[in-house]
Amino acid sequence: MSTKTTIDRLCEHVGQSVTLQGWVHKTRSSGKIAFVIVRDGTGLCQCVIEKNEHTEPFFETATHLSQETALEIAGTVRADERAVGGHELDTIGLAVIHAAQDYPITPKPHGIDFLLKQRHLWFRSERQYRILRIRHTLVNAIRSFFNDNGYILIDTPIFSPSAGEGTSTLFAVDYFGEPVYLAQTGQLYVEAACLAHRKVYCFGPTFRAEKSKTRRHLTEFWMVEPEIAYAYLDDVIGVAEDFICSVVQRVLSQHRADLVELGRDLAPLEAIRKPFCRLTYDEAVEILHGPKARELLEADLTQKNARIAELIAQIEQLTETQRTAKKKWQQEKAAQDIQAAREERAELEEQVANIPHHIELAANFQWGSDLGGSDETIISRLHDRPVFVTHYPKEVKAFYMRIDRTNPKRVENFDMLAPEGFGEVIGGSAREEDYDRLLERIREDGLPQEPYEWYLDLRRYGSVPHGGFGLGVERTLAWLCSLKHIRETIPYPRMMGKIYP
RNA sequence: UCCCCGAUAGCUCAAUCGGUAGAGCGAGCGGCUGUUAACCGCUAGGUUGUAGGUUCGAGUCCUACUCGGGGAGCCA
Repeated sequence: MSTKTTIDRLCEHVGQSVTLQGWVHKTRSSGKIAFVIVRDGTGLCQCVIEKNEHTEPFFETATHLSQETALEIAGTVRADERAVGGHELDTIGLAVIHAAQDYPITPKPHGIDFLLKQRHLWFRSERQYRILRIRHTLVNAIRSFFNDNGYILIDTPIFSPSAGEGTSTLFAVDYFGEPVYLAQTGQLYVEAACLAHRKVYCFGPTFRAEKSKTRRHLTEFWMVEPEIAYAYLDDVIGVAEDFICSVVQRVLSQHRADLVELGRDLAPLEAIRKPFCRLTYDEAVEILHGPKARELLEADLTQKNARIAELIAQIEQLTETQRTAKKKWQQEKAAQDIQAAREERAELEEQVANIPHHIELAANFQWGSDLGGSDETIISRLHDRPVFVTHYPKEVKAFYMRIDRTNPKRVENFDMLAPEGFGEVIGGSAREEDYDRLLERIREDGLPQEPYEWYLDLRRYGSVPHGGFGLGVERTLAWLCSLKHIRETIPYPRMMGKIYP
């Protein structure tokens, strides 16, 4: 029996015979030679089986291995540039552990609805494998940043007796006959803890019952929320800045190849460094009303329309090619190209249809309302680094945010917009530390005082300026990997109307 | 909750003016000495989302519903 090893360690065994335990990822055969690409959870390895080196039945078995069949395969390790990963196995023998039949996810494209129903199998696909490994690194980087900088982990409850910021967006649960809610933030709890430990953070799932069906929303997602005592708005923003730089560096240093394989342009990530851009809400509104926002979207419109025209011409030409091509494979190639062009065109047309609406939303933006998704996209695309937007009108923000003492219509909050149009990934603020002001805000929002007595206690006993923020893990990962949709960033996405598997 | 788009083979998609539902992938069989979504030939595979309507005739037109995608609002 040869040494058992894993694909990531093949370089240590060149010239030796080893055994891999894995699954059949793909196969190809050509009469006298067969290639079995084996996946073992650490990488991919091409196993070569030459007919004249084996018995007829063995070769027969090897050429009929079906996708995702579990197997042990033994062979001699050889370095070869033609193989994925740089090493291949000159196969000596193999044992089928479980023969898989009719694996649903084929090497051809699939629709998102189908893939989400196959999420439990989709993990095995190369792209999903990479994304979830980057997620692992991101989560680790987040934990390391706080652990290495003196923050204490405080786990906050998932059952909440009261609504954090209003009841409309929460999931109600029956708790021994009492209605309680799934937590939409751990913030209030972590505020209490920062007065004990100075610097704390919580990291867990949060739940929002918003009926949003967009590429940026999940009903269950992971959020990390640091909270710091004796901190003002600028201190908290500074932490957010260091934090983002730290996790971006970590992901970049450990996953260059993965990011490139995912089609991520590394340059914008490499450009992430302090200081980030800072805008007040008023300045952001000015940008939206100004010529730059309009010019950006109009340029977008022209560019996209030009591309659509290009695609239409291309489709026509391809249709002609398809009709006149003599070889069958040429016709099929043309058919595939047509399909790809049609898809791109459909997506662009949808975007183009939305642009006038986005122009209008920006131009008619009312001072006092919250920035919309398209507005955030505009602001973030007009800057090449993350942007902090600060000092929103208090009416659109939560009761616990600190009133700006120099301008009481504003609160000392900030949102961080990721670059390249990815939009909000962080929301944070200084917290109102003054008892009377806080109570007034609770009353203004029409909230009952009784459930917040414990929270008010924090302002009765040794209240200090403090603040923190929340970062959405999935949105951050979508930005880092440059993914169109957030649903690929979490193992089991929970969305409106989707809860399988 | 509102607006736009869609639903055809296990999967991804075609089907011109309303006129006999077709490809590729996957599956099965055969061929090919190094393939990278390999390639080539053959075989099997269909209640066109559901319920009505218009018509000599509906995948195609109309109405309602169901499910999905994108966007708005809301948000991380």
